[in-house]
Amino acid sequence: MEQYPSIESLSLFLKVVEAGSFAKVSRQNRIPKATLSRKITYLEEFYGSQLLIRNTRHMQLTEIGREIHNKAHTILALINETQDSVTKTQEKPNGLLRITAGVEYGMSVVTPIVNSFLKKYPDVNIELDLTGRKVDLIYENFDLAIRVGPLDDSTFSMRKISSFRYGLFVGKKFFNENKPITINKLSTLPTLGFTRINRQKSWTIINKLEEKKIEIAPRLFSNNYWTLLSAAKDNIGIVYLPVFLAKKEIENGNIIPILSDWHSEEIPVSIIYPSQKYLSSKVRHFIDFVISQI
Amino acid sequence: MEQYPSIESLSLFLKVVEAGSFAKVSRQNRIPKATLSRKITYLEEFYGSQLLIRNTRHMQLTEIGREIHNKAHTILALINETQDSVTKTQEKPNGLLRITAGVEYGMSVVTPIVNSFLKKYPDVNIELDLTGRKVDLIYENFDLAIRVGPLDDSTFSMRKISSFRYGLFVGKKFFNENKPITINKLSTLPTLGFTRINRQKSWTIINKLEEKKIEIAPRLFSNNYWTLLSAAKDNIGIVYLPVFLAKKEIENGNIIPILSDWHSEEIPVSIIYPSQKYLSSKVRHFIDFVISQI
DNA sequence: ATCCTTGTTTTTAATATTGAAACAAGGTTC
DNA sequence: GAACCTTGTTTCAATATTAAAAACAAGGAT
Repeated sequence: MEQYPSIESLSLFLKVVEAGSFAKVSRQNRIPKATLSRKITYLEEFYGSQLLIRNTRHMQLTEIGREIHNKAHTILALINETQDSVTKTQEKPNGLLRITAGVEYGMSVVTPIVNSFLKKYPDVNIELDLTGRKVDLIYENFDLAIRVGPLDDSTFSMRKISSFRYGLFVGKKFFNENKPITINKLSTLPTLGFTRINRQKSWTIINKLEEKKIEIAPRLFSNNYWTLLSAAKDNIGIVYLPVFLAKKEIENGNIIPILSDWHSEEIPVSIIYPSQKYLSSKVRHFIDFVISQI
Repeated sequence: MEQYPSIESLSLFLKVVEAGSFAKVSRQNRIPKATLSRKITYLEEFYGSQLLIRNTRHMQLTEIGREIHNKAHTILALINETQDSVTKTQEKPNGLLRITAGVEYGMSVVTPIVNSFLKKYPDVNIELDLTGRKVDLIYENFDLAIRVGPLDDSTFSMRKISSFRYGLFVGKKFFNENKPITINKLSTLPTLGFTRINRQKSWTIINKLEEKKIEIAPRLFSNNYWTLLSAAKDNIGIVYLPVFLAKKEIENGNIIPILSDWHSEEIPVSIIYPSQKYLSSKVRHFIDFVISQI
């Protein structure tokens, strides 16, 4: 026994009921009446119940038939909606895509993706706005935002695209002069601190088993991570920052990760975009592109 | 190219997305992973667009995939609803079915149907209330009402089951003594008049082409159609009443239809029942039974 | 009684679907 | 970094489903 009725048979049932005749539907849609008859019979067998009381001259819905007719209507409408939105999406993306993101994540991660996207879709242009402040998507007319950290408002559609952690890093010389660096030794070594609103007084780090709060008294405070990274590179102290920021310098060998078992919580990265019934092709393609790249 | 996606493939897509893995769904549902893979691929081909970015280890929905996942969820829920309501209906009808109807239609038409229904469904008992007054279905706890004439309120589900007309009738002797009876001669002959709220002063009758208002001065007024029918049978005058009331007497030969081109407007007959998500089996079967009998 | 139109059933050929097994590809382990 | 494990895809032969044409049946109308 089949588990589901076929949508085709539901659609034909709808047509027959609306036309009030098999022959009429047969003629109008170039479907052999034999096929129609069989399909409706299958549907009745599937439901184990007559849907249409019919003879050569008249037809009447049964109560069940009536309900299924109603439901079929809604189901078909939904099916068509999916098709519509797919069609809409398949339009070639074009136009200006306005994106906003945080400075750090934007520079390190978004920029290279944007470049690839521009190459892949020659008809889309991008305006990328990297800023620390919180942006009003609608008011400032952005198509989408890439945001780091947990999200609050929910009048928008949002989609997690990635996540990252903070890690501990030092310069090459620092690494050699202080090794081995252990978790207990950490608070005795010089550090570099970030200033968001207040100055960082401690780092909360975790490993697989436990959480530790490390008190710090930084040699340098800055509200700019690259400044801190630069200081670390110059062997001034230990820095604690998002891994993606240090990636390039690690590859160069200028910066060395330490205590790599220890890190921050996972920090989610999401794309946010105004929710609309039909999302524009450029936005959709950008989201898919980001997901496929990450 | 197929016109619709199969519901089965939508369902499998749902399962795969929710499980986050083909293999998991394959194991849990005893579906060969080959089948799963093919079905999802078909779905993607159907929509002409990738739904699931996947490799051996990870999977991610595309934006389209995400939308289709949402819609598929709703569609499947609807499909299940149809199945539920069919199942519910297929329960063997039983219990007390309370019906109210007008006196004339009730006695002439409903009664024989009720009898057949009782024979067909031995586990259903019926309470039939025939009354001229307008009944409050909910308050008086009726399962359904059979009403004649156009309907006003719409807090109920209603369904047209039939229609009838008024016709002109006379007794045998009257027929022979006055023939031929023509439309123009009509107002000169003795008549019988119905009293609903006011006394009938005229009959409005139509044929295929025109409408005529016949002024009448009845020999007898009554608010009971059987009284009038009886008087007609006794050759006192012409009566104008619903055809179904005269049916038996016509078959006996006691009453003869005259001017059969002329009749009233079509008067609809409907079943009315409180709208519920799941209509009880006894009500459903009764409605279907009435429809099949009429 | 005959004819016309409608819905159903049968038949046969074409088409689609199925699961097993071989295959390919990421990731992990030692 | 080589061997292994798990996962998703493809291939292939057997099986099942589907479709249209034609014969059939049945209700109304002439």
